[in-house]
Amino acid sequence: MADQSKTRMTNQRSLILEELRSLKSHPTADELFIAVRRRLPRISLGTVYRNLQILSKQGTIRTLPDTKGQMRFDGDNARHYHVRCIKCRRVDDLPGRPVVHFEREREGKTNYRILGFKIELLGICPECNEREKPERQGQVRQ
Amino acid sequence: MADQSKTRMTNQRSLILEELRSLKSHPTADELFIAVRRRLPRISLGTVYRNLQILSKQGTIRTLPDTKGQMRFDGDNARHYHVRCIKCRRVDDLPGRPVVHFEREREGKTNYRILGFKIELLGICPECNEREKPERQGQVRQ
DNA sequence: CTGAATGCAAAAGCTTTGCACTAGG
DNA sequence: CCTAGTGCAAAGCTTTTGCATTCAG
Repeated sequence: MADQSKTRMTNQRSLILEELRSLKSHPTADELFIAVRRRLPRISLGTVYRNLQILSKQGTIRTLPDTKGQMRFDGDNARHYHVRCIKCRRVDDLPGRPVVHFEREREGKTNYRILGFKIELLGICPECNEREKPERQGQVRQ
Repeated sequence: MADQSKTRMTNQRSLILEELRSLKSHPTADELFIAVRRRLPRISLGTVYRNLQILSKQGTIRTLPDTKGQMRFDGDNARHYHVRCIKCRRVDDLPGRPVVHFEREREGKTNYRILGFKIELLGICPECNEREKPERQGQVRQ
């Protein structure tokens, strides 16, 4: 990992990284673009995409798929878990680490070569929860 | 759930559903379109998308985000878990159910209203594994 | 200096949508 | 019948890419 070979730390790249790390919502490329543009008005969306791709290939940042197809980005490449809002789709970090006991024998039943797992909580963020108090409280599945 | 009001079971819809249920790879809309077109050559991609949306709104099928933004669909709406191939991105069902012990107190540390969780294994499917035997065996994170 | 990175704009996916026509119930 | 659903094509989003120019190392 960390393939820094022939990579240049441009002003754009460092601002993108800085902004991504400061945002806690795991922004989409466009949200990040808007944020960075406040400080560097001439930056282009293409540059944001190119940098996000490079940084993620390097292992400096992480990507996570949005529920609706769009990509989201995470400036923290340390192992941690997420809570996802099923209403506004924002993603937050889960403080601490959930203890997961996997039934290891399960893996044997798959003919995949298992490399790891992914887990995240689903819920409604404080803002959305406030916005719609009287709602049915169904369990989310999957 | 199951909002069948004013919904018609057209030939297209039932073929889409049938094909989706028979495919084990959790296909994208386009893969499904190609499959259904073999039986109904005049069907359009738009119809596939519209039906997938309706069926998923009804709760008849499920959607899952692809690692690269695209959507995938699952004809089985019973609770079950998935293994995802990090190479070809196909998704398979995990036989049985993994036992997950969540550290419940964790949820208290989030200000989200927690409704559930999502877990899936990551790995390399038999086909891809065969295709590239001599590779580094890194642990996948997140 | 040199080529990696940028801005711009055009193009390429994937998905949605408007419209006139078809067909399910 | 009546209107949900269809095929087709156009439009909408998100993301990628070609190209001349800029700038980091």
